[in-house]
Amino acid sequence: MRIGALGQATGVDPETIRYYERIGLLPAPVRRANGYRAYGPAHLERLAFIRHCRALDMPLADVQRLLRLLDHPLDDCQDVDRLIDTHLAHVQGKLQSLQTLARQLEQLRGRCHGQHATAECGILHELVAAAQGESCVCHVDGRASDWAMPTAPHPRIHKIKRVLSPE
Amino acid sequence: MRIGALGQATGVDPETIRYYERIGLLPAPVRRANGYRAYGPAHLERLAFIRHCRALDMPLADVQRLLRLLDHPLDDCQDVDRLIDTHLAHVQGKLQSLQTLARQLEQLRGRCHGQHATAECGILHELVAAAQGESCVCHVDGRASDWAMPTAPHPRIHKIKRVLSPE
DNA sequence: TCTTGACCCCGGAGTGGCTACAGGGTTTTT
DNA sequence: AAAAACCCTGTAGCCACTCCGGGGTCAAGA
Ligand SMILES: [Zn+2]
Ligand SMILES: [Zn+2]
Ligand SMILES: [Zn+2]
Ligand SMILES: [Zn+2]
Repeated sequence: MRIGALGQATGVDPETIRYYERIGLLPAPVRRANGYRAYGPAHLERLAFIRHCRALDMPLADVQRLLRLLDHPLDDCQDVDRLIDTHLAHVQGKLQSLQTLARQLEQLRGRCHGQHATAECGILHELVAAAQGESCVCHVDGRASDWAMPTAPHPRIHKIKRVLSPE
Repeated sequence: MRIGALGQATGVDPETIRYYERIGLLPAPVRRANGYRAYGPAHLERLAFIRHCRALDMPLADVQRLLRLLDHPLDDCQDVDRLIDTHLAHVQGKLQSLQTLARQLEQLRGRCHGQHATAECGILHELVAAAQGESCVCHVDGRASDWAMPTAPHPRIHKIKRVLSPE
């Protein structure tokens, strides 16, 4: 099985497959004489697993941990449960804030119907007013609230070339 | 007003403020004799606007477009409306897929209670089975469906150094 | 006066999870 | 035989920041 066929079978772009190999998520397959990668059924299964986890929006580091746990069948599964719990909590948190967001945007959208000049547009007016007012969550000063900006940054880890450790 | 005070007033990190200036989102302020940036109330207002838009999860390119529209008060506001519509649709789409996701994860979580070896863990079993089966959305072949991976990539635009154009 | 600390400057590299491309080689189809 | 489709490596780009190194500036305290 060459990389294109594996990609077809799993719905994963070949470039992405090579990327997974580069970061150590998918084991490097044997090569044919011409240098082409040759995959077997084990790779297919593993890649399908990865894709399914990604479809559940798990970060690749979590997927890596699950794969490792799969490879050690005698370990306790507590780590699996915790990982899923954490991820689920994360998803639910995002869901909450997205719901708030959608409500705010719908309300904002209602501020303008039809055509005016931008100087009279209710949407722009509301945006400017809200940005100035105190009522908006984005203005509570300090870190006391549990509200976070939708696009939260990632904590930084340093000097990793191979993104995921090899074993 | 120096950069630190502006950051305090708006809740934006000074590094982020410099970043906004670098990409042309916030106009460069005058400098004092020592090279420090000196901001006025106009900057404060603009930055608060930016932050409020970001709190609504708008991409910076959209914020830039809104700022431009604010600066041209005689233009028609149709662009504003379309921009908000598009963004709202985007948010609602993400909300939908997150809801599906949360349901799937909750169901998955229910597969394991208490401790077993990973070889017997219902969660891992389900993940492997789902990845192999045909029932899962992540396996529909081709692009015919309206389902998309949660972390969808952005289309690519080329050779932009200054991320947002200057005017 | 000296030192400590809080600010400020700049440029460059790193984050995740890919995607795109350049510039070559190989295989398959027409 | 030529064209199309596939494969290889390596690098750079996307977003919206964040962090760091290596320096400069300016106040208050010992
Ligand atoms: Zn699946
Ligand atoms: Zn309007
Ligand atoms: Zn706000
Ligand atoms: Zn379990």
